[in-house]
Amino acid sequence: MTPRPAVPERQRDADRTRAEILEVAQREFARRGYAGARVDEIAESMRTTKRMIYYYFGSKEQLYIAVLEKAYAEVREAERLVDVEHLAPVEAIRTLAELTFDHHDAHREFITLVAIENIHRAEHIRKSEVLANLGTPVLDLIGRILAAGQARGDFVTEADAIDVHMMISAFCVFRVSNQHTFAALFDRDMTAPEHRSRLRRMVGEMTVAYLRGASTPS
Amino acid sequence: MTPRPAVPERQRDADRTRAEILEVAQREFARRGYAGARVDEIAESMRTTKRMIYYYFGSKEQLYIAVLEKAYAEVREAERLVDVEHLAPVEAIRTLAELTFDHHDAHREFITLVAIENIHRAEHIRKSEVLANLGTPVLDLIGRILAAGQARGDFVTEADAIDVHMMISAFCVFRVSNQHTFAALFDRDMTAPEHRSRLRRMVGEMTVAYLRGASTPS
DNA sequence: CGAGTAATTAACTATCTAGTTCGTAACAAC
DNA sequence: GTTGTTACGAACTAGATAGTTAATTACTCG
Repeated sequence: MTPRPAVPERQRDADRTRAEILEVAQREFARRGYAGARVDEIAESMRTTKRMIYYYFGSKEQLYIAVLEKAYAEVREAERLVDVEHLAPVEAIRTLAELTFDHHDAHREFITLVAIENIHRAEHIRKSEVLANLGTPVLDLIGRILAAGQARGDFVTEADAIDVHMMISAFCVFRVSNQHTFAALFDRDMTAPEHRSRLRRMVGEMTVAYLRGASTPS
Repeated sequence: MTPRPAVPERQRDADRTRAEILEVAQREFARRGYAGARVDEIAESMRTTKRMIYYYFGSKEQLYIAVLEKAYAEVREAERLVDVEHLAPVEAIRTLAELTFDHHDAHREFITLVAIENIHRAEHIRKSEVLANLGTPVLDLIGRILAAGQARGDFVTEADAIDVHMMISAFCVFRVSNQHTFAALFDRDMTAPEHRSRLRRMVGEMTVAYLRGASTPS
């Protein structure tokens, strides 16, 4: 039935075990928060023992930091692939906003990890050398789009790249990170399929409208 | 030196003790998260014992729910005082956005509590009857502003009140709730005084610009 | 094939933590 | 004062939890 592969499945496989721990740990941390996550629980949700977690990561905290590092690395990789340089400024910034929306929509667990990290005042991120130097290239991109748009006269509002990034992120992150309390208070699940495309268009419109400016009356 | 007051300070004062527990608990929960907060720690940070926490609140979870209820009640009270009805639609919505900004700026601990509650998928809010029926009147207000603005032709974009509220909240909440990771990545503290007034103007501009619309090119 | 190393397991421990027990002291009503 | 009730405190407990110890098994390489 199951033919033995040429290279037999190894019974002991450091890489695989390490990767599996990270995967399960990410889910557990995102589900319960840092303090709420249980090392025993992580171990039981897979085919290894708690000892392995300490063997590979040393402590609960170091495991958590490793989870953060991996999650941020994936996001960074996705950001690297964004290409809107060939578009006109208005469409470039709109597309960037919509791609950010898609990206956050597809990585909800990551958003939760970030929220957890904020509750702990980013103390773990600060402990990680990998993450501390994560100067995101998205700022350069936005900076170039803004400069081009202002040069062409498409953008009237004088905006700062970090501010614009914040505006877009706020919308996309909030929709995911605050979905539960928002639903409890307003009876609307912002992450439900029926709201998705409308909100996606909205973040693009919002950004473009803000940059076009001309919203200030005499 | 210290004259005895006509009504002497009571050595035992249920209301005062209860209130103090709630106060200290809010700080502790906001600081460490639900699971991270320690009942012993809460007790030690004040002039009463752990026994009283269980005497008045029954369990850690019920204490946490009571903290949430009090925090939401305060916010609701503040919202009740907002009066922008006498303003023209454009200025009304701008002012509402800026007041929301001020409000979130002044209640950062509340924002953290909401973030914590979202990590736990709002399970505690759902357990509270007080909070479940917190249909916020802010939606009515926004609805009236939008209708008036559209009737006068000031607002071109056809927007939904919940969506607009979400847009404003996203900006104001994100600035506070994600301040630490944002600062770690972009080296900018969004909550620092030097960014405050600029961002405050920004949320107003953004909202007005979006509603004015006319941002879609031919 | 034999020795050394990397990966893995099961059982253990010290500590921490939510929740309790039981007794007592202040207050109010009469 | 006496009595009943509300508010309070110190010490305790049962279970959970991060982290360890030490033995064992698979794999590698000469």
